[in-house]
Order: sequence, then C-alpha cells, then structure tokens
Amino acid sequence: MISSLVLVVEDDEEIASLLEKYLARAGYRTTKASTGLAALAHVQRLQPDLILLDVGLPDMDGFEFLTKVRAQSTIPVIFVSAMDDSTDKLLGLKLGADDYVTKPFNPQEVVARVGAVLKRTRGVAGHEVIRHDGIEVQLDSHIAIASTEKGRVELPLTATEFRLLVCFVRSPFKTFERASLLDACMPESDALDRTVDTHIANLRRKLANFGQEGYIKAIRGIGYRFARSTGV
Amino acid sequence: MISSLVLVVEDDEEIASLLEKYLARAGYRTTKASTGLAALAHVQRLQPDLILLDVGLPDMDGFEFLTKVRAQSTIPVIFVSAMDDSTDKLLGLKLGADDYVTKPFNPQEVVARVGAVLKRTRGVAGHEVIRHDGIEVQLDSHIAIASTEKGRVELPLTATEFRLLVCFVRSPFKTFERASLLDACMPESDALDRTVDTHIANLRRKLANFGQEGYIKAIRGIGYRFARSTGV
DNA sequence: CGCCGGATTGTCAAGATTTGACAGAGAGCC
DNA sequence: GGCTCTCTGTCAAATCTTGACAATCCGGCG
Repeated sequence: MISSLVLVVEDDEEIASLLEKYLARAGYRTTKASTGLAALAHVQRLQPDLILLDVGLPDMDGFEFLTKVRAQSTIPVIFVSAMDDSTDKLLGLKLGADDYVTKPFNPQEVVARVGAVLKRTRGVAGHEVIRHDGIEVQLDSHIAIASTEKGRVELPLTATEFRLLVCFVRSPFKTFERASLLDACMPESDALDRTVDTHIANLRRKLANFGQEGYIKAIRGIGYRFARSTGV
Repeated sequence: MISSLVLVVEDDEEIASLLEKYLARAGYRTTKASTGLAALAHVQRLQPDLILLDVGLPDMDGFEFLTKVRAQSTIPVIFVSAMDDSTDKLLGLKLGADDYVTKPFNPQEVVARVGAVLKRTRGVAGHEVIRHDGIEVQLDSHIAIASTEKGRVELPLTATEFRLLVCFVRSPFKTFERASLLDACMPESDALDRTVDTHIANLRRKLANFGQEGYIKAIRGIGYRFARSTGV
C-alpha cells in the first residue's frame, strides 16, 4: 500500500522540518503548511491521511481550523500544543481530535502516535475510492471529484451520470456497449440505446466544465470507452 | 447475585496470577488471556463483566483491542499501563476505558477500582458517544444533544429519529439509500420507502429547531447524506 | 486522391416522468 | 388523549427520454 500522507501544520519552520524529517524517515510522505488558510487548501487538494496540527497558528485558532476540516471530512487530526493545558486537551479531543501532543515533544513519540492513530482509523471507514487521472469517485458517499488547477471540485452529477462514471472509472480503457451501460446505469427502464448517448453527452459536458475533457470516446458501432486520448 | 466475572488480559504470567489471586480473594470469578486475540475470543464466549487490560500486549495494541471490544459491547474496561503516560490515559479514557491504573500497582488498589467501576456501571448506562460537528449522540442512554450558542440541549427525538441520527453520525458524508435506512432504523416493519422521507423531514425540523440546520442533504435518486454543507 | 452517401454520433429542446418536501389523516399503543 | 408511525396526496423542481436535426465518420468509387 502506498504510504500515508501527513500534513504538518506548523508556523515554526524549524519544528516543521524536524517533524517532516522524522516522519519521512518512518516512511511517511509529508507536506506542510505554515498558516491555517494554506493548510485548508492543502486538505482540499491533497487529501492527506492525517494532520499534525499546531494549535497556535498565526492566522487561525487551531480549534477553528479543526472545526472547518471536520465540516468536510473525517481525516484524523493530532493536536500539538505549546502548553500542557489539559483544558485545551479536553476541548481538542471533544471536537474530534484523535490525539494530543504537547511541546516540547520527542519526535519519535510523535511518529509513534501518528502510526497508532492511522492504524486505529484505518479500515474504520468503508470509504471506497476509485481514481483515474484527475477524476476521483467516492462510492459510499456518492461523490465525484475532479482535480483542477484550482483544487478539487465536486462534480454535480445526477444519479445516472454518477453510475456511468463509476462504470468507466472502474474499467478505464474498456469499451462498453450501449446495452451494457443501459443495464448497469439505467435499471428499471426500457429506454432506447440512444438515450445512453444523451447521458454521455451530459456527463461529457459536466466533466468539461471542470477541465476534464477528452475522457469519453465513442467507439463507432460499439459504444463508449473511458480514458483520455493521449495527444497524437 | 452471582459474582462478577473479570477477564484479566496480561502477558506477564506472574502479574496475571497475582491479579487473579487478589480478585478471587475479593469474591470475583476470573479468567485470563495472554494475547489480544485470545482475549477477544473470551469476550465473545464468556461475556465477562469487566476487563482488566494490559496496554502492552504482544500481539495487539491495547487501544486496538479496546476499539474491537467496543465494536461489539460496552463491557467496562480498566487499562493497566506500564508507563504513567497521561496521554495514553486520555486516549484510553476517550476510547471508552472506564479507569486507568499504572504499573507498578498495588493489587488491592486494583481490586478496589474493579469494585468501583462495577458499581458505577452496573445497571447504569455505558457511555458510547459519537459526535459530529455540533451533534452528540449517546448510544447507551439514547440521548441526542445539540450544541448551540446557548449551551447543550437535548433533542426530543422519537426512537426512529434517534436511530436515523445514529446511522448518520456514525458515518457522516456517507450517502444512505432509503432501503438501508429502512432496514437499519425501522426494523420489523415493511414500510414504504417514502416513509423514510417523513422521518427525515421530522428529524430535520427538530434539528433546525435547535439551530442545527443544513445537516441532512437529499441525494436525488439515491437517498440521504449527513454533513453540513459548507461553501468551503 | 478527393468526393459521395449511408450510417453513426453529437446536440438540443420539449414533453413525460420521477423525485423530494411537506402537510394532513388514520391506526396502533400506551 | 397524546404520541408515534405509516400512508396518501399535492406541488414544484430535477431528471429522463425522445425525436429532430446537425455534424462526423468511413468505406467505396470515380
């Protein structure tokens, strides 16, 4: 399995580097942000597996940050606090932090906690996610996301379009006949083959709206295939 | 009343025997396991009344063990840790441990704690609590609480509404199909899919009454999803 | 090679259908 | 009676389907 990505949110460059070093040594991929705003952007774009959060950020209260993150995901968060303030600690845990570390800390201990939290949270969520190129499909939440230069955006798909996209992303490069797609994506319906074309067109348009063009190719006489046609 | 059964999970045979001896002398029945796996089997089979858990197991992290136990019961657990690590303690307590003892310990003190915990939890509700955003659900006591600016308020939910909320808070961001919700929240009933809508509407209204709006989103053609939609 | 014609696919908009929100009523149950 | 659950009906909005027409593809032929 690909190693977990840890987002280090810390304004003290020295501490951040130290943490990154130890985390990298332990086999984690890392990324960092020195402000809450930047961190939120990273969360959006990179979808880290865990966040190491310094409570004392320059631009944003750590708790505010946590609240914002929690509004859109359940990424585990470990608080790092300057003071050994047990009220902070309790508040943090209550808001949904998964662990708590106080400065000064032993980097190895932090790494150990990261490992423990990841182990604990892994497998909890069904969270089946399929990706291809710049497209991500979250099966259990029924959300499709496109990665654009501006970040990750949720695609506003209808149920049918979503099902189509799931088929495609599950088997990129496979050519689907219209009948198969009808079966798989428009159940309980005796629509015509051509109806598929319309849904495909709609899906194409929505993908294009978010910069994901050229994905769905028509295979004359057969049906459709998903996968970006590389150059030529 | 038949005496309580205490499961001692400890890999150090000497310590285990010591504990068993003292517990037996205090009138408890005991059983022991030296690995997490064996312990889980005992929990399944014997349904002990309390677990004395050494955090440092050979095969399984104590927290992992606790999580697994908590997945299927609310048996009170007392942590026994080698180090006096207060974060471990917090983590343990947050996960649902009922008390915490550090080595080296006084066996009599342990027995006393066992007695205290049993007394406290006997007949009384356990305390599995799930939270998301401003909503807290206490499974055992069947109470749902909303955090408003004015403080915490208990939501006056019906049984069905409560079960719905539990489903949602357990898996925020997941989209539930109506059929799943029917299954999970309206057992022993062959109600129509549309009935779910009614309960959802009622739940929404009650949440809104306490300032918790925008939580439940309809996913057209699929079902419902829980999670406040923030502009991000 | 370039053009033609049939077949296939893309696009669009209108109409049909489905869906979700909600209010209200009947039934069962303390 | 009061409460809860279930079902029905209505309305508006979202979605699906269809058919017409334009655009494109592809093989054959001059």
